Amino acid sequence: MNLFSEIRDLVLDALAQMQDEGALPADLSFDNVTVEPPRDPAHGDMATNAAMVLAKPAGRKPREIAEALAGKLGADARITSAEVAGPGFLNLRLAASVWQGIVGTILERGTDYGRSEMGRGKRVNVEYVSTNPTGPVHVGHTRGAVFGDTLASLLDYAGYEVTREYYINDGGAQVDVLARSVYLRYLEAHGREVAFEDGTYPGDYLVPVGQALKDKVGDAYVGKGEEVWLDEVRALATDAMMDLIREDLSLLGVRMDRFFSEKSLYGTGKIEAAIKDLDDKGLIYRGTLEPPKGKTPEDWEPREQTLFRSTAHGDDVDRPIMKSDGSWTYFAPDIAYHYDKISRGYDLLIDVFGADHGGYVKRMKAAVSALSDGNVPLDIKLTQLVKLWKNGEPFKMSKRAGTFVTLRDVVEQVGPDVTRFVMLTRKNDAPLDFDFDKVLEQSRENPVFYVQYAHARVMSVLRKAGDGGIDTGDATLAGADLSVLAHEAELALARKLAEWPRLVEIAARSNEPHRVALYLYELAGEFHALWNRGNDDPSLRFLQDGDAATSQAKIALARSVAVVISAGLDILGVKPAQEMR
RNA sequence: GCACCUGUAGCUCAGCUGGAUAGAGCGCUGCCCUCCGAAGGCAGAGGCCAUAGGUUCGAAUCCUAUCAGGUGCGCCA
Repeated sequence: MNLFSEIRDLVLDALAQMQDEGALPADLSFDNVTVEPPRDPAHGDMATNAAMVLAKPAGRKPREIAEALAGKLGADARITSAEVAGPGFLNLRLAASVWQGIVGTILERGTDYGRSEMGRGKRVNVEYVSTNPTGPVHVGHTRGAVFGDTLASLLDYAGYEVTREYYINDGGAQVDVLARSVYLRYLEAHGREVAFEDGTYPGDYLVPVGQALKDKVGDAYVGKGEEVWLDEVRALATDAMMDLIREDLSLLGVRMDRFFSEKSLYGTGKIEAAIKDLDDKGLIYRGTLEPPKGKTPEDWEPREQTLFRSTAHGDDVDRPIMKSDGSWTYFAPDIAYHYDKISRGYDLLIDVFGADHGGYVKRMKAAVSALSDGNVPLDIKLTQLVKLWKNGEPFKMSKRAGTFVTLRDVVEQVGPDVTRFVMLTRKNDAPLDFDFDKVLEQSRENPVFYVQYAHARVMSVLRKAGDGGIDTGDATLAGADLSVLAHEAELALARKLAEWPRLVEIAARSNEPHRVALYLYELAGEFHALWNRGNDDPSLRFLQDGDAATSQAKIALARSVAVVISAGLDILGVKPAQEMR
């Protein structure tokens, strides 16, 4: 359904014909031949670089090849002109009926119009959020949550079979700290004075957990050492925190397919099995690391450790997997976790980390490369910081000052739709400004509003048409005589709609969901532009008084814009607006 | 010191994984609503794509070096 790949196939057929006729060598590779929209619309609807790419290997001049190719393509009914331009571009113009046909296709296929077969038969695992289960989801994790969730939806739309996964870090020291914090709240529930020291978590959200513990065990643990209660309190506390986190995520519309517990890797032989796999490959050894140059820690002492030879798979230094007391470092269960993911048969793994974990990327890729013998690619996407603004100034967060901003705080103020969309208006690895005032503003400056407004306008047109007795069912609209959509402004909008399936594939290939948000903004821009033309030129309005047939064709165009916006917003996890208030 | 990310208009950022004369929003300048689709619209000015080399038909995009900012760097996850 991707018009661009259809035309590319047409170009490749023509090239193959030229091979048969001896005009091109038989052993030519066409991999680099592209068909894409030219930056300048004056150059036509599509341009192919075929002649330039093939000139050298074919030993012919680019313009010669282009001329011959133009002759062949001109025979196709869809192509109205094929002109050689510049250094050897072949600029193609497509018949208006092709663009009008796009509208019909959209109305027939609905929001599936942009679905791709690109990922057919491929399974991908997207791991995201994965915050420590020690408290509510912090605003800093919101971007990763939205990014990961949207990426998963995008890949699904592109035909992949997607698993959304959350890795619960419930195996390390921080859940012990959590347990001790809950214990303090438990003592408090029994009327004791407590002090939150040693880095314990003072947040109010643990008060009910302490109370719950009291309700469950009474005063059984009061005055007892932690060897008595730690295990139980830890389990109770992490369960409570995961409930809290799930709740927070659901506020944003984020739902996981699977939660994977780090703890489940301990005492089950899973870590040992993963390390053994590396050991069998000769990648585990005892050794001593060099201190980092230029920044030797004060207390540096050479120490012999069990190391993973990650340098054999692209890392800069080998990494320790075991502490000197014989327990695992945090890296070991991470290796085992990814070993587990690989063994579940995924064709592609994606991890979404915060940018502060950037130093972790190479070793994780090295581990996956080693464990899968280079067969399972791991793509790690880092999400940069979000800077919050309020009343025109940076909004400082501080636990001490009590301005600890959570995901919930943000969502309750601006809503899930705005939160999600805004988080995706920037590339994942670029910092993002989140301005509480601007994201709610109703102006062109605010992309959320701008896109929603476009959709609402279409809905408004449909309502008005319905009031006027015009049938606006998609099936009826698809059957309208679309050839009346002949004005350049209308065709421009149809061309933009034709880009949608291609955009989906590009975004999915590069794992960049923000492209969807940007595309929707552009599409909305084209739509509003056409709408505005209707101010000066009544013949461009969607509703034509007394002419139901023409109205239906124009409504069909508007409706197909709404369909594509809906499809795009659905990927972003945003509900389209029916009307603006 | 090393690694990764970033550097594009006055500001905030896109730039379709190498294409033609590098785009958008805001801001700036000038026009456009007694009424019909102005929670705006049209037009214009504004760029050595951090710098210097290299690869090639062709580079903001790829490679190398340099500069600037951010992040990270052995028993914290």
